[in-house]
Amino acid sequence: MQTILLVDDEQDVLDFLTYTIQKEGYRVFTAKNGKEAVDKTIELSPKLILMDLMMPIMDGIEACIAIRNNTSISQPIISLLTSRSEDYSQIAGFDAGADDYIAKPIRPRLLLSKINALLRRPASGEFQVEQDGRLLIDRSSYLVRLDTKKIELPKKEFELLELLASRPGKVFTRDQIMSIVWGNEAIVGKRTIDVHIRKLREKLGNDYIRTVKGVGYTYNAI
Amino acid sequence: MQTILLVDDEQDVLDFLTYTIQKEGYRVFTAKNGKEAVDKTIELSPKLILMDLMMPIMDGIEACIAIRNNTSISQPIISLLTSRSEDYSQIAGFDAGADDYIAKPIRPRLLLSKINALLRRPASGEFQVEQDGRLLIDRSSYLVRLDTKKIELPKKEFELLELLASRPGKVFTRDQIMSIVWGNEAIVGKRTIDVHIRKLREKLGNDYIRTVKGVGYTYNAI
DNA sequence: CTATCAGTTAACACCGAGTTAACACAAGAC
DNA sequence: GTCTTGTGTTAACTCGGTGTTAACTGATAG
Repeated sequence: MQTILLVDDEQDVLDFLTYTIQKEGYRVFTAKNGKEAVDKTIELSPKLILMDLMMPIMDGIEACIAIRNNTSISQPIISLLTSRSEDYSQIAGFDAGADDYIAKPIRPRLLLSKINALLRRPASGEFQVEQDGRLLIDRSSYLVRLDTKKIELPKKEFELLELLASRPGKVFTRDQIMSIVWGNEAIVGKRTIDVHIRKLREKLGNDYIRTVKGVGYTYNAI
Repeated sequence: MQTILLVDDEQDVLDFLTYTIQKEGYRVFTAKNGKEAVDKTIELSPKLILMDLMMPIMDGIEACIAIRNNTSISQPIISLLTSRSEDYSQIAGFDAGADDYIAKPIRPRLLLSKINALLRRPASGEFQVEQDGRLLIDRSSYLVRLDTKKIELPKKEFELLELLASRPGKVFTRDQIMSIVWGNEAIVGKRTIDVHIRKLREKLGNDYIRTVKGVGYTYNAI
């Protein structure tokens, strides 16, 4: 059973979220401001923190920084709750070391799925990295390192590489690639995937992506 | 009549999909969360599971893992449904052993064609590797290894070998081979199968595929 | 002996993938 | 604001391999 810490200054919100999340089978604790949040984090070592941005005494950003700077704490996943308008502060949130943000008002189902997704990914504020052989993929910064050379990839190219590299050796069909990277709605020409593959090969070298004719593409762990 | 298990926590979605898929002539069962999905999979042995990613109690990924880890279940084909908008938890899906991934929203007709395509293939395999003697067939990477030598086969040749090797010793008639590998619609000449068999024998050696005159071909486990 | 079924070979049509250039469009710079 | 840059996509063309056919050869059973 995983521990989640909820932080918000409104009791109503806390009650509602506690009810929703407990029903899913998590252990829930609460705090009413940033200061309390830091204390309870030290005390309880939660796996995940859902924290409002605007709070008295110490706001979400400050608490986030405080937690990230305290190396003796086992680092939780931190997700900030923001109201839709204040998108400006989201950026500050990531700078402070937050992993994710969730816009309020929150729909329970969406919240739960986000929580499940967040808890599935490896803890700590650091990003998920995929490495094999000489290629290193950094999801959080859209960066790829080949040996020691940094490569910046545009979004689509990155997503394509990310997909292929997620299961080295597995062949993804064009259909699968299309629905995952582009989605079903998007209607794009048949050559679009090829062109993106080509750009990747241009930047990475030809050895990484193998074509399986009539089937699809696969990432080659060298 | 093939059995399909639908898993989603929204009744609306279940109703709609059930209607759509039943009309096409499949037997449809439903479940409302991952836990139920696992139970019903054990109970009903569906050929295919279409499962939402985000669900209360047990989400699609967990259910997928649970099903794959239970070796006593006859392994179904698993396809995950999720809205493409955000998170790349889709990748976790492939790691969990899902065979395919279908992005929502999806048009009924497209869904049906995907279902038909999935059901045409022999049941799952992500991890399923066929080995006997010195020959190893890897469905997920479309690769065949003979001893340690990698052999890349074109699509049709691979599918033909895959079919024969799926039931070593069983004799497949020409008609069966034709309808499974080529599909019922395709009308091809009588020598086509022979030629493909020949190419396989050329690449693998003559010992693996045995001709049963007047009947068909069989794969010889040496 | 002959009809039938399978093996073999070469030739070939076509489709799928590679490649390149050009374009629309958005984001960012100034 | 305008200009620049870069991304994502399309279009047109090339290329090669795959899948198929045809025609011939070989094997086997009745």
